[in-house]
Amino acid sequence: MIHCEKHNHCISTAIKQGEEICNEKGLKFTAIRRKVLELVWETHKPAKAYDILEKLAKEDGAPVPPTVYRALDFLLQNGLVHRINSLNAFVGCSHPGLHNQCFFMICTHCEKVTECCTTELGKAIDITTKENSFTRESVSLEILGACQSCSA
Amino acid sequence: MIHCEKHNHCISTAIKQGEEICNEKGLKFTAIRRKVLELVWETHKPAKAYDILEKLAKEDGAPVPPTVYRALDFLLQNGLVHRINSLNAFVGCSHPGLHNQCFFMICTHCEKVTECCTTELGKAIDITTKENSFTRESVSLEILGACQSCSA
DNA sequence: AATTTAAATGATATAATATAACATAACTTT
DNA sequence: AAAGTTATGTTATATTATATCATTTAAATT
Repeated sequence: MIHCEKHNHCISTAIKQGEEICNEKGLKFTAIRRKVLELVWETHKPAKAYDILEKLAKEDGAPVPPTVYRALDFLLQNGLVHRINSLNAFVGCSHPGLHNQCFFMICTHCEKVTECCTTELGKAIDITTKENSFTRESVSLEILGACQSCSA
Repeated sequence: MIHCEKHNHCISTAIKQGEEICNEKGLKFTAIRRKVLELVWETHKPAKAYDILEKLAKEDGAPVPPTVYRALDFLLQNGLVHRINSLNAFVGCSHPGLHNQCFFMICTHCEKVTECCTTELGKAIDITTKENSFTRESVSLEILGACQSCSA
């Protein structure tokens, strides 16, 4: 399962949120940034930077890596996409602006990534860091396995 | 804080554990594998593959990347080291063979990595995956922040 | 012990991922 | 319009990792 039922809706929502967030913060949602966000959202699979680059090339002349990485950095910075460290890839954020502790379940069969943000898990992480007198700055939690469709 | 009080003890313990685990499993703890494990354990900082390669070069002629990556893969496979995905780096496992759900607190100031394996956190992860009908295969949890020494 | 097999290493090349550095353009503020 | 800032263009290169095939070493089998 790579696409959800009405995937166009996912994309248009993501773009709308991009616009809103940039407006709020007085940032520029430039054509490149918009296009890269669209490409990241093309599926619910993590998108590789160089795959985005290729897709971009089919439309926009001859883009180069920094173009894509800059756009991705901007989107990361502003919570519009997440980086999946275990895959060196990027996924759209399902609810940008709402929180900063997001966790990921990554299906190793269909590659779909599901974002989750259970407070329980967040609390457990807080407790553990406190017990170790560790000051948390950011968290990367990636659970690899089989999603419901793929384990059935 | 990069070294613990008696760091030679850490190293020798790690090597001893390497020997034991290989013996148990009928695997070969070859000279290269031993050396790479020693180099990973040189500090409690995550070690980069190419840094290991350089150190290896100072002792062993002219090693090449596959040599290091093969040894690291072997050590990963057998639970002797962990890969820190957010840093593309490797740390020794503090208690190999004892469990498979390890979490990491990574100090962004001194780079020390602390392994933790609180059952609470493991349980919270299990609950979350169950709620999502997700079958867990592996977990990567990396908490970035400041350790006690560095946040004081 | 010699033969066969499997595992590990050597060696070369290249793939995949990411950033540095400097030039130019576009947009903002004054 | 001038100055300053932000974004993009452009070239080069750094960093991380693997594919492939040859050779060696060790283990198992005869």
